[in-house]
Amino acid sequence: MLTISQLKNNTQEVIRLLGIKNIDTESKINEILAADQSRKSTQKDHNDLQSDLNAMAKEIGALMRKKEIGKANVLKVKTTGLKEKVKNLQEKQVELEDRIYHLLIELPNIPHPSVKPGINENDNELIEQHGEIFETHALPHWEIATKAGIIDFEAGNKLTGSGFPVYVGQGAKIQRALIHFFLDKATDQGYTEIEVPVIVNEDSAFGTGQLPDKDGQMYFLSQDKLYLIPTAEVPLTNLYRNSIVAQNELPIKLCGYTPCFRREAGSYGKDVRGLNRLHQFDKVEIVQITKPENSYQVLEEMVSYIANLIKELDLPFRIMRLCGKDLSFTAALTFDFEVYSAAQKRWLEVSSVSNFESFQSSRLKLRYKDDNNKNQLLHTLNGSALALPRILAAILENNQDGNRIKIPEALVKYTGFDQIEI
RNA sequence: GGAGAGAUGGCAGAGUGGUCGAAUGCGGUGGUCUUGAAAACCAUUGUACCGCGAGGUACCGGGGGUUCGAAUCCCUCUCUCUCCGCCA
Repeated sequence: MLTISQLKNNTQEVIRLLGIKNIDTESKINEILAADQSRKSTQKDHNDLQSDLNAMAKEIGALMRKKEIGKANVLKVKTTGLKEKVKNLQEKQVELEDRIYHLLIELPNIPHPSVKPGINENDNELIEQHGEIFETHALPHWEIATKAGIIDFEAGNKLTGSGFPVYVGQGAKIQRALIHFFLDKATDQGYTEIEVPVIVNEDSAFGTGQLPDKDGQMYFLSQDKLYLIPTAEVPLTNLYRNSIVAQNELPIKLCGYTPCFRREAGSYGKDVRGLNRLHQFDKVEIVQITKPENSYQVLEEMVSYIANLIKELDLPFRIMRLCGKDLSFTAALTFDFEVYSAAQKRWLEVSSVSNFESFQSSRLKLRYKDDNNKNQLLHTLNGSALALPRILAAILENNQDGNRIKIPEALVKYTGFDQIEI
């Protein structure tokens, strides 16, 4: 969440930048600042009175020890009225803090200055494009995969419902190969591989900003009040919830493979055909925690890391900078990676890399000690590296060659085969 | 699922109504000593908010209560551990 000092120091600029996300926050921010003023004065009154009360309690204690019960009793009577006042002030203070907090967590992150306004995803800005896009009579991946017998969509329907495919034989192996390949690459790049729970508690879901914003998008286990993770970002980043890390531990670089679970309520049509949009899918995620002054350089690094990953798989792709409207609640700047899917003739998002600046760390209370030994919020970043289903879809659609599908060379040592016969 | 025990500072671990933001040990930081290091010794070492500052307030798992005063007593919730049962 944003901090009061962010709002106070730059009120007009913050309002303007949030406008780029296409929301008007002026009245809300003014309300927060006014409530904070009143909180401060309430707190001062409250603290002063409490201080008086504490002093009297001490005095009573001293009198009791000297057995001057009479004097003590006189003082006791005097505290009664004060106690009432303190209680009222305390209640008022808590009420104000509560109100400020609830207003604050409803504000999305401030977009980076490079973010353009835009109305929808068509306004996302093309940054780079790689690889060749060619005309082809390739079959869409759901047809070719079914024909080759490597994905059984029907079986998934039977077991669970739509959006839960079953991978068979070479299909299952290619999944495992991709996970292995992505983890090896990330490890080579200095990310520490972590295996985490795929079910998290409410605090964790709140820490990275999924709650309260995306409540309905997560699977919820009501018996235990736990959430299935929509991305490894949640457990990986929450490892550092409520901590103060030493400077020499920075930057923190983590990666992890997890299945991801998303309800995808409201999705329909061609968007959800085949592997395009699933309720359960596999993903390797990379996470970095950095000092504020380094985070944008780190974002660049992560972008080029992911670009190289897709290049190694020989897939045509492009990098988009999200416009304000398309930017998530929590992100300050996001680059999406989209691979071209030859048969569907469309771009499929396979990765999203974001800098959250201090938006997550303020919720997470994730800090470090700066050179002056003061605690400062860190910056958090993460990116998919990569999400499997659409990568597989693109491989199946782009690499069709007669009655076989060619496995990208970099993957062969992981799959153990270099083609899938149809 | 049944029975019991517990939750205190980075860690370990005292503390059962006032002098406790909290002993002690370990760890961390700074220093003395040393050619350097170790050891030893000395000092320092939690977080958040309010205040220009002096300083103040809160926090001993969370919430509520009793009391002039709560880490300490009461209620409640959560979590952890041990034993039994079940089990990859």
